[in-house]
Amino acid sequence: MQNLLHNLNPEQLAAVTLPSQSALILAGAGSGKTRVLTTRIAWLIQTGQVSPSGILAVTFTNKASKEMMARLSAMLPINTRGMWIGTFHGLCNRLLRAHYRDAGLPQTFQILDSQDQLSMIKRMLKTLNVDDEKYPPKNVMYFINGAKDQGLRAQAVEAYDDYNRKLVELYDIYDGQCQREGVVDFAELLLRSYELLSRNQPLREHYQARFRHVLVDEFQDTNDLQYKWLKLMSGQGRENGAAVFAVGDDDQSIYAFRGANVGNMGAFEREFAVQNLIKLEQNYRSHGHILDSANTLIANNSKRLGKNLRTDAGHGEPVRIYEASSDLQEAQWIIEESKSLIAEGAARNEIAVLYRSNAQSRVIEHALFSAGIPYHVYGGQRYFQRAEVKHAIAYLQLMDNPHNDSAFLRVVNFPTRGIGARALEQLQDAAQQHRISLYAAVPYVAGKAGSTLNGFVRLIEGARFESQHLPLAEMVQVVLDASTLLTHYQNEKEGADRIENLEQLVSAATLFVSEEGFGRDAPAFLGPKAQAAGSAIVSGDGIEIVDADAPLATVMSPLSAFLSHASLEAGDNQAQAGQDALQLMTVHASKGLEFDAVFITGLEEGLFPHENSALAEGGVEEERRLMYVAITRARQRLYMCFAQTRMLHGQTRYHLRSRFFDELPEAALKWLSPKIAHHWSAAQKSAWDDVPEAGANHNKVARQIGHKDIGWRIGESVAHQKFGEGVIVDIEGGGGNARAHINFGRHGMKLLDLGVAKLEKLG
DNA sequence: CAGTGCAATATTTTT
DNA sequence: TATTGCACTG
Repeated sequence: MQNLLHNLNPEQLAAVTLPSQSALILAGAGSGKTRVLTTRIAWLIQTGQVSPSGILAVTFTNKASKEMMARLSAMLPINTRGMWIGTFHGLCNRLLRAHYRDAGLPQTFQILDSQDQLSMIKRMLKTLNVDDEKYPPKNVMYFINGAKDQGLRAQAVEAYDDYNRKLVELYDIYDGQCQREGVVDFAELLLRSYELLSRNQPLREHYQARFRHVLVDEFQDTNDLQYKWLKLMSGQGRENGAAVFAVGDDDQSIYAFRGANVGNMGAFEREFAVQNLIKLEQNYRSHGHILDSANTLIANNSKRLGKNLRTDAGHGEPVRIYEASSDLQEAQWIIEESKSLIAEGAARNEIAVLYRSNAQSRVIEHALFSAGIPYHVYGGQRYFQRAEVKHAIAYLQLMDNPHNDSAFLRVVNFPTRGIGARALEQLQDAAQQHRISLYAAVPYVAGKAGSTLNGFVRLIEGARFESQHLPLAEMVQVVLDASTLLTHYQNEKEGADRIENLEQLVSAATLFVSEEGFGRDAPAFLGPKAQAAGSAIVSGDGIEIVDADAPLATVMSPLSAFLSHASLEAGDNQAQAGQDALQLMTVHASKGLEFDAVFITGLEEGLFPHENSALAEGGVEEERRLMYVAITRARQRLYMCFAQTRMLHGQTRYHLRSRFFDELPEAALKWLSPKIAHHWSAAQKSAWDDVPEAGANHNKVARQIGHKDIGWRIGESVAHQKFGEGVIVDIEGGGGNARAHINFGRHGMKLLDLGVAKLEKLG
């Protein structure tokens, strides 16, 4: 135990050893948040305050829950079994599998990923003859997920106009269709288990009595439903409710766009009567100038719980800022700087290049490629999302639950087996008419179409029969063969990679079986019969309790478990550790990571902060938090850059430099290129002098795009009485009639007569 | 039923 | 600029 608490700073120690009451830990970037969380669990167990089965620890990502698990098993001699550690969705899946009956689901219910969900909505809109111009499938999906994320069923959604009433109706129909197919989307996992526990008193009381300590990571990212779920699980408001230990950072809340509600932190403080609010403000990551920049920037946000990071490290290097003439030149500069960092001995994978949106990576990638610098882009296609893997998974899904129409449609004619649009139309009509799944509707289709469809059914049944007693990996192999997927890709010229991916599915199954305890000595899957009692807890009359913490193998078949795994864990999208390559990613993707050197690129009005953020309530504040996250990724070196000209959607755009530059402390900065004139000070003039080549370059470019005869030039910064700062994007006409297209950022693009408009030169 | 071509479209994203 | 979905043709 001495060991456990060793090396914790006073705040961390206080947090770890808090009494069993609800607490809110405001954990700044780089303050040892994960360490506190895991040590808290270890300490609670080691001091005998709680048994492992009394712990519920929730995270958002699989990566975070795995890390927690790994750290815990390193800290504790006992095994981590019995503890509930996982993602919200993973835990809900487990709960619903164990209590599928009470939850009103088939035992083999399957999980739709967002792709499946969208295609299902498209299908639904088509069969209902809904105008998809007026109701774009994506919007319908956002509406449905938005409602579910607030814990609302269709009946509970208030609609004030016809448009929304229609959306509510579609939501209801969608839910009905999911129920018929035996599928649940991500939000449904949460909502269904929430409803299960709120309706079922014995179950609720069972879990409430069981979990004594509930710990939540990244609490600022919880949505309304997750918060309600936590309240229910912890028995909030009850006399002997669990102690909830919520760890989060309101300044790093960057997911409002997908329903996260930072307000949950304040609500938590009130509703859980938090008496212990602990701030972890000691930062172990970044040098002083970097931290000062982060602190000064975030102070511009109004709604904060309040927190200021400090460090014992010295000031370190200043934050270097570079103004490029174009996105190409920006990329070039990043390469030059990286080269000198590497020459100084920096590891390539300790250098990160961050951008606001994915589209920005292309130019940078191109430049890196030309320069021969290895790099890795985060966030590409993930394993289980690849088309060929999804196809194979669809066959497996049909074997486990043939009523999954999404899976059916994905592979009924892939590889092609002569089932075309006509046949499917007939089938869909039959299914619609009898209100059954496509699979079940096959016998209702007559003629040639009927017999080809029946051939497909026999294929699925055959594979199911052939593999029913085989271990999972062999089952996968049977599917690969029976589906003719392998032969299909063998005949395709670009098929080699796909075949490799398909073969990997067999090893993925093997690995899954051994890791998740479905191996040879796994407890027997209880099967439908043994679970006839549904949730056995309910009876409480001697029937053995089937709690959701029973080994996974007892509540679901290996196949069901593997399919859940494929949906819930889309697979790796991280760079391989140790790979010696520059790390390219969006700022969002960088959250939680840290690097010796970080480039924040494209710091321009309209890009970062993004133009769309101006519309959303609190949008700019979220962008500022995003910037805060970006800054706090850096340990020793931080670079920021922006470009005057940028190719965006095939058009050249002119942007002002980001307002965030005006929110940073001058003393921490070093401008490598001239700041726009009206902001110049003696300090920056000398900074300018440090880098004569950059300045020379700047002037050269200005001359190239110049329109010198009328005193104004394209790319020049100007100020207007009413519209504020802008950039001349184009000039038409000449002499006395010259008119200029000027981008005033927030005020949009204006066409002004240069002879009439009173413009002030800024550059 | 497959391949070709045109038009629309375009933050951030985990589960 | 790139992708992606849909309509049309062979």
